[in-house]
Amino acid sequence: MDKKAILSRSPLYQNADPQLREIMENNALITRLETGSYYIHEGDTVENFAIVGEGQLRVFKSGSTGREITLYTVNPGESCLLNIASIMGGTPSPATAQATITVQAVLFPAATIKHWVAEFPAVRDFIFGTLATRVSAMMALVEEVIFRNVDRRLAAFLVERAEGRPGVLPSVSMTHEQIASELGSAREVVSRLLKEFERQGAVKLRRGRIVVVDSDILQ
Amino acid sequence: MDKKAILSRSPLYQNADPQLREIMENNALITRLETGSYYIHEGDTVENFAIVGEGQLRVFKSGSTGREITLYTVNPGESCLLNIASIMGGTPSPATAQATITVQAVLFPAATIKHWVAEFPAVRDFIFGTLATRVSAMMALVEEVIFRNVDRRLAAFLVERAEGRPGVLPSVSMTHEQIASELGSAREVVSRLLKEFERQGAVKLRRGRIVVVDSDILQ
DNA sequence: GATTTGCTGTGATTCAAGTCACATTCTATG
DNA sequence: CATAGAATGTGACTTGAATCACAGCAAATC
Repeated sequence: MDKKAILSRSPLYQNADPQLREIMENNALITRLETGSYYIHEGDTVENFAIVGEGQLRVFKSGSTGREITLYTVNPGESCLLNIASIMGGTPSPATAQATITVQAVLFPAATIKHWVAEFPAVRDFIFGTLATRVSAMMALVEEVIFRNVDRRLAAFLVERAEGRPGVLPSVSMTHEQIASELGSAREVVSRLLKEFERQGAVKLRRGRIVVVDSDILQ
Repeated sequence: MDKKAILSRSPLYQNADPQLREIMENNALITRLETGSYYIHEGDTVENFAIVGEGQLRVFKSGSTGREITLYTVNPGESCLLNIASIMGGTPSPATAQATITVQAVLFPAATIKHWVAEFPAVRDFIFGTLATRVSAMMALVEEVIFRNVDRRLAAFLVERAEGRPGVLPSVSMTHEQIASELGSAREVVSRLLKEFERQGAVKLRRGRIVVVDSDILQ
């Protein structure tokens, strides 16, 4: 993928006027992150703003015992603003970002983006919107974690993440381990609950994949 | 307190140039919220931007069983941007805000603020900064809730919230019930842990107040 | 096809914390 | 001072989940 192809996936670029588009093209640094490699570690202050064109970034926190919880994921067309938060708040990055699928992205230096925020309404609106959405999502996550049991969170997760083509049952292609990291729980817990869901006829378990048979049972 | 007194407490106003200051003064709607009354309910779309001059707002989520968890508090000089998040994201308010101490504040209509964000760099920077800080704080909260036990969270809470004049031991003036709501736990749990802290000599318990004797023990 | 590596299934155990149910203080207010 | 209403103290019980410890299985690799 070249710069333009990556940029084209972002609503920011899509809504930009020709002038801004050109400027973005001229300032974009293309980059590639292999699966498993890190974009930023918690505590770092990497000063880039990334727009993901392909692949997936997972933003998460790690606990002392090695357990992890995913805060959110960044998909094609979206952008990762960990560093924006970090720059504006004058604090180090509050979390870690890692590629779960090899990522192709463009980067803009923090200073550049900061400048654009002042100059271009489109950039401003975009970053505002993204920040605001994240704030809401984080609040919802806190609520989930405090008030909902793991089984409900797991069920909701499966319904939300299941993907399938027409005619094929939707499924989630992840290992139990990965799902546990997503929810901030332990693998054994997830395995047991999934088995229980299977007994109830809600899902079918395959290696590295959970097929959602009846999303109503999952509620 | 009059408009100007309230505005003067906010960094936004402090950093504003004379022109912006005047505009802010002209557009501010003064308001008062008695202790216990609500500024906004979860799900509402009240379209105001508030700057608190006096008192305190508590922003929280409620669970089905009546338990609550405080997401953050808004103190004098700070502003409540629940609605900003709500407006930019096109979603209803993700949480409830209630006055814990009678609040004096100024309000600006959402449309006005939105307009200012485009026009005045100072407004932009301020809201950006606040949003960014909140995102980080919410992430930290998720981490706490997932990975730390209630006893550690309680200890950290006491250290952070204890206030005292020189020569007097710092203390937190809240009931166990209120603290439980703050942490998203249950009153009995908090009472028991506090008693345990007292046995260890870290705190002294008074009615409606916890005196921090040794913050080192609390770590 | 044999082997190694990574996933998954499950029992047993432990533990933090939520819940229920009262008893026991305080202390503000009449 | 009396007392009602809040706030606090605690025992008993229950439960969701984390942890430990393996055993069985699938699939990729040699």
